[in-house]
Amino acid sequence: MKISTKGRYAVVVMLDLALHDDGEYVKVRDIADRQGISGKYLEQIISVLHKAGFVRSVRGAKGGYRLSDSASRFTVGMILRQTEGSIAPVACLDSDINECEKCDTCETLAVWKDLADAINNVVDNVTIADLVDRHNRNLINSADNYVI
Amino acid sequence: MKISTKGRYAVVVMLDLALHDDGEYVKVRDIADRQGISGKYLEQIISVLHKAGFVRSVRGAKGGYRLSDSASRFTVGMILRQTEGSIAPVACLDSDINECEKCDTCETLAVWKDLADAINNVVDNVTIADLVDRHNRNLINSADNYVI
DNA sequence: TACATTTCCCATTGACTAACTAGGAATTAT
DNA sequence: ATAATTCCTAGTTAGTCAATGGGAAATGTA
Repeated sequence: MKISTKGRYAVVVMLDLALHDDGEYVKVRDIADRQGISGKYLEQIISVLHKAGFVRSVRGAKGGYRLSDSASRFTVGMILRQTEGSIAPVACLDSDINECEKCDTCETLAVWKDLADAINNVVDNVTIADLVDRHNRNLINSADNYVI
Repeated sequence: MKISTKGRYAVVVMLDLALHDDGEYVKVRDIADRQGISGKYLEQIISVLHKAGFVRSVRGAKGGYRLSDSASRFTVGMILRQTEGSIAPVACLDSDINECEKCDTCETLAVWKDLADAINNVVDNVTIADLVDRHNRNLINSADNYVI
């Protein structure tokens, strides 16, 4: 029942990009340094976010990444689903073309459905903008250097 | 974010034991046959439930397992926590002695906390007795042979 | 007592995946 | 031309999941 680093780092990346959205493009290297994460690993994760259309990029010198839209447009759920593949607690809930032949008579399935609903309800109702707001509120109390 | 078969089978085992609670001890072999799960694998899972005190056993011929208490005493959450080890979505939420030095400044942690609360709220509020009730209601509509 | 049946216990395996690491091609500002 | 950056693909390493297998200990029955 763990969220992988891939999913967590993806959220961190999106938040970092939102916090440093000042017209300049942010390079992977800087995010990696700030967050203490392997740059090469982050590259792969950002690549997923790029393919999903969540960030836009410029290559070459002075290049980097920016959010493709307002931070309020991106929910944690959207990000996790792209990077984790699926956030359903059991595979039976994943595909429409379901291969599990026991599903008709599966009496625990209802529990997993409730669980999936609860999970979705949380992650789909938190946006990156919410995380930015929380960050700014925290800044009032303690100065830090944007380390997430 | 998947619940392992270990956790899911454990719930199935507890439900099976509840449905077949007629004074006799239920043997692993029968549960395995009914549910179409490897008996040897179920042995290990039941062993965890046994050590947790959720089931009591009798060895030897005519032996087997029974629930150690009323089905209403066992929540899905209790069972998952024993078999999965932890159902927290991130490791940071697991131990009190937390090794993550970033936790103080971690601004995504609040999301994972909300997520954990939502998950706990679901699994801690469904008991095996609830699943038995649901099973019995379903029986009115369609006859089956207790296959979960 | 002998024996079949069952739980109990421990070790092993094969496939898979998570979390990186590595190398280099393509693109862009200076 | 050159340095900096994204982009792409492949490899690695350690660990985990889902079993399988063998056999000891306990228990009812012939």
